Amino acid sequence: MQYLKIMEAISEQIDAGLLAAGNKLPAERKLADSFNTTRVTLRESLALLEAEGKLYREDRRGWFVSPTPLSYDPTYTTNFPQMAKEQGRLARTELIDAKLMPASRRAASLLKVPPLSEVYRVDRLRFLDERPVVVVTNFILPKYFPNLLEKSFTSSLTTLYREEYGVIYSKTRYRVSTTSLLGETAQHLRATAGSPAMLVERLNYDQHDNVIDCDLEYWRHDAICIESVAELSK
Amino acid sequence: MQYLKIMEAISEQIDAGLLAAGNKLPAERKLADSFNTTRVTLRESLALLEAEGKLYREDRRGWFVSPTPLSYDPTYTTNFPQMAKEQGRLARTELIDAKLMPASRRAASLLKVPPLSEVYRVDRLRFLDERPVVVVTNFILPKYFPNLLEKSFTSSLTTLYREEYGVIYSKTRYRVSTTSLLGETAQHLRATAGSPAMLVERLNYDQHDNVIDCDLEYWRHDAICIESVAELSK
DNA sequence: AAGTGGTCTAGACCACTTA
DNA sequence: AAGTGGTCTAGACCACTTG
Repeated sequence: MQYLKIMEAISEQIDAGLLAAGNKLPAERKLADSFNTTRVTLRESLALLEAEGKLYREDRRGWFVSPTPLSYDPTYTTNFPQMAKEQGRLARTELIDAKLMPASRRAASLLKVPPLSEVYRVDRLRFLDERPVVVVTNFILPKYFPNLLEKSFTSSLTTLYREEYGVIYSKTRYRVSTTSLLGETAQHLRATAGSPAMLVERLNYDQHDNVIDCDLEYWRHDAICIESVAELSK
Repeated sequence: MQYLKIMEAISEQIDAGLLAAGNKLPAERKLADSFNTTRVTLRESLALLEAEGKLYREDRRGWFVSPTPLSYDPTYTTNFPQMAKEQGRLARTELIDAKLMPASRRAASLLKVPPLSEVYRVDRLRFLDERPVVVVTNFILPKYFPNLLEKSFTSSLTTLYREEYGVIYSKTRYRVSTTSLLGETAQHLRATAGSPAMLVERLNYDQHDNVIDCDLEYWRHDAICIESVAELSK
């Protein structure tokens, strides 16, 4: 089990600080040579470290050492940049697309509206210290947010909801699972198709307990850990 | 990108119900033949489906179609068998080991006790419909649970805490991240070293807000999704 | 232009599971 | 005993990134 030994060797170098967060690893061919093995086997080790969240890959660019993950509390409403700031990180959001369109099957079922109902769909890409880490897609019920597309998306959606429509997030139902990145989502995150990822789905309620929107968040899985405190019911 | 096409082909067969949950896939060599490719490429497709949680692997036994994941709410105290039952699944727990020992570094830091303090360590393996899905390790502060090892571990720990010591779980701090299975943990789960996994770490408090124990749960990542509702603070 | 990562081939041997 | 999965080798070509 050569690939386990190689994995441990690289792992130790990371833990020892010889390979710092954000650093690029040497070329695969060079690494393979220095471990006296082939690229195939080396890549097995690297994939393992990717699964563990110690390394990440940028498509065609190489392998990098993962920074400390962002601690993400789904029960917090604080917007993304603020959450990052509290943890000493720099965050930035880019608008990919915002439009009115028929709800996808998944979105319709979450929002409990008939399939193909019109909803707003807002796609955004979020960066942590200039690394793209999550693609967020919101499906928003137009009923509560007339003329949403005319608004500016420079501030957070939470802020927009509150200041323009008096809607306040008050409850969220979330779901976390693991998946893999495909197609455009992968491209936005500079990931190779099939990279492991974390999917956070949220269904959000306003202060009157109405469902107002839902969102799908595809995270580079090494970039976050979900962390929260819960009072136990019963 | 042959491996993506193969992945989609298999994926469709699963969605169409041609490959039912729990079914074993044909041998890798046969699959490779039928897709006119090599085992290496085929295995790339299979690994992708594993990352997505549609397939899982049992070490040296082959590839299987994943059943529906268990919905796991960390804010619930209900014990594991009951949680499973509510979702129409059959659960079972096996005791691997229970002993008094010096706290590991990770456990000591979570429990906020000096390194190498004596704590109880209880390792258990949990099955869902006779498939091993999670290895749970509890680190328990002896202070609140004198003579714990003399008790029977046939019922749940929650029940034991309540009935024998009057200790009631009232708050939990949890953390979810992705990782990979190694060593004994992998073996218990019948997994190949390096299989993707989900790690749930919990720090538990009693009714007086004392930390009483912590636990590390290594899940077959296709076997659960974390699902919860949260009232938003502020 | 050179080098790199992404993808793929066509084998091989071994230890283990299964019939 | 046969077949299977786990692991590994030694190449190859292409498209893309980088200097």
